Amino acid sequence: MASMKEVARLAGVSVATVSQVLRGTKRFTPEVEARVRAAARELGYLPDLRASALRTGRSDIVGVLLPDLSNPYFPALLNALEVAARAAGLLVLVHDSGNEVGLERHALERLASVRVDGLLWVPSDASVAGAKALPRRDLPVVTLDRPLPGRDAVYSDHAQGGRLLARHLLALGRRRVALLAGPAELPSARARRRGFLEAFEPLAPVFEGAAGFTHRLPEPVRRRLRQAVGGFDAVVCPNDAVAIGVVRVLREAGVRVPQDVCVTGFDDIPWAAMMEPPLTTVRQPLAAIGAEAVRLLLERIRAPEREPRQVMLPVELVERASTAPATAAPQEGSEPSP
Amino acid sequence: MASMKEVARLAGVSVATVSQVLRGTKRFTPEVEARVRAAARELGYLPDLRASALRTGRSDIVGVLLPDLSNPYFPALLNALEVAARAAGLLVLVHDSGNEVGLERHALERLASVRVDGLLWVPSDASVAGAKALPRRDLPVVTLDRPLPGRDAVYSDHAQGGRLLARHLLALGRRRVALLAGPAELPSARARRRGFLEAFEPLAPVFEGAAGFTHRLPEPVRRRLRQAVGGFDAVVCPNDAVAIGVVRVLREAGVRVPQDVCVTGFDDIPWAAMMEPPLTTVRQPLAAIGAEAVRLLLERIRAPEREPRQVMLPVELVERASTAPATAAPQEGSEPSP
DNA sequence: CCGGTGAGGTTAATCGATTAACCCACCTGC
DNA sequence: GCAGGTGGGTTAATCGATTAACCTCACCGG
Repeated sequence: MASMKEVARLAGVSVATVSQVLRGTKRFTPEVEARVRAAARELGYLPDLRASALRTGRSDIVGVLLPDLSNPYFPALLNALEVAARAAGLLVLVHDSGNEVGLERHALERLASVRVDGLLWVPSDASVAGAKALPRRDLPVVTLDRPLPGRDAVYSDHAQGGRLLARHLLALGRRRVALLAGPAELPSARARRRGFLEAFEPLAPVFEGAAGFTHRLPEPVRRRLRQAVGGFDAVVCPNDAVAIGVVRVLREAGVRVPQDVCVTGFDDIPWAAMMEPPLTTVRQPLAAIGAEAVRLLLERIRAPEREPRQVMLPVELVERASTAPATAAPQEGSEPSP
Repeated sequence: MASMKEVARLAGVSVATVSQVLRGTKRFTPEVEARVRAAARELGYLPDLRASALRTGRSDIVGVLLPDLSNPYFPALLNALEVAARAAGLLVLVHDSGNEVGLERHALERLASVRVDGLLWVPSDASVAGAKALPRRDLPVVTLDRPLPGRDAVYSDHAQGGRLLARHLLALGRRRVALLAGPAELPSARARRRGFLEAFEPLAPVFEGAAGFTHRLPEPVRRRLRQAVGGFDAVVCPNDAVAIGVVRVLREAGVRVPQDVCVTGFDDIPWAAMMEPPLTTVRQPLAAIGAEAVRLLLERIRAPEREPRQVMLPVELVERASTAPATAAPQEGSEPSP
């Protein structure tokens, strides 16, 4: 692959001249500029970004470190981040930590070693919980979704999302709610629950359960849902994936959604709109999150010492067919679906 | 961020020694080795991979260029690729081309400019069709899904998938099939169709339509499906996303799936198992695709001049509830779902 | 006592670009 | 006629690591 030296030789000038012409940092006679460009074109010259990064200290590459690409929320987030990064002229180095602190620490080192300009990071559950896999202090970092003390962070207003759901269900006349919570160590999951409880007052859930964040519900929760059939008229899930699992369990138990029981999710991943029935959920503003995260990261790169910021973005209730007004009397799950 | 020079100074040796100790390429007295390691640890030294890449010519970074991250198949593929790459000690630079030749060409240049060791590439529709956005000849490339002349390629046996579906439907007694095809310029889509037609002989579809590759069906196809209700007892879709759209249209038209009409997909994206009804589809062996692609890429990097290879991987029929045996008489779409 | 060998380090070139500093010729103004 | 610009290039240091080549002893055998 042709280097600047070869371009310089072909054009009959020094490498300095080539560099300066190509970057437009100095003016030359039209004749020389033309010769340089022609030579570059002829050799198919492409600057070696490793070399310029080495010299200038900027690579225009950012790392994105995610806990689990197989969880549908993260690809959606990744997409948003990639779009925002691309718009800012940045390349994206993705890494999946498998939600494991060990691997995560390793990934952080590796990314620091490539000298990415900065890092967009969704910390693993354990990291959030305190088992710190902290990146070097000198690596600009913006955390997503899960704020970390002393770092810039971008996240949605989870509590508000919880409140919106509570109000929505109340407005529909649903008062016997089963509330499933996500991983207890995640502030986002806790905020969703908190917001819900707050706006649901003075009522309280008929029961609560810990469901994690995937569609594979823990056995206790499945059992609980089946046993309590008829005892609740709505299930509030910590995210969309869980909602999918819940709808499935309810269906199997012969419960109609939304007539007998409403189900709500959180995130508005693409599935939500597409499932049967389409899911009422709270939309996280992914595009805005991506844009904001990149903006914050660039600012932090420019001013490493500035006070860290937390940016909270508004969420939005998306009403779909998985929720509907309560009918006259709460019915038993009587008519099994096909 | 500490450099080797500082480590050398702290340890009281030359940078050469530091390099050699840390890489273990030469032996020193235990005493010196200890001093070097201690110094490195104390300074939190991390080698600058840009610099070593510059010197050694290998960065252990591969590019992954995809047409559209918002299409659910690609995140799934990306995940597989990332896992395989990680297992081989490679970092992944993702880039979304938006399925646009212009952006794609730009991306290829950018990736070549960072001097990635190689590229895993799913060419855009247009690139496949001939509007070439070819990467430089000197950049090792493995194409995925969509073979390109003179390049290494990894893809699934799409034709076989088509055949499996045809046989499956025939075995179920479904003979009046509507066949939807994907983008005509994609060999994969064509192979699926071809395989189906071949194994469906001597029968033929009652009608065909061009549906693209997303769940948003073109209006003509929607209309056609609605008008022809009762005239077909199965719809074969070019991929899972389209199948989702089809199920929805059929439902709205009051058709029961699978009783009245079977629907099949292709890919086995995560949704397939989760939708209502769970989708019968053909599974692409993503993990194997990822592993094979990375293997091929590493080989090509090692031996740039070797004859290009095409690796075709076997697919697998996944039977789920969206297909079922034909009942006695083909019924009209009579019982609208809720 | 001398040449040879090997262990243990160092010197210096190199990868490819960037950029401050410098050099030279020519022009301008007084 | 000369100080002082200025336009148009070049020289050379530098970023951080790698590695071939070399240097210096100590030790060994004859």
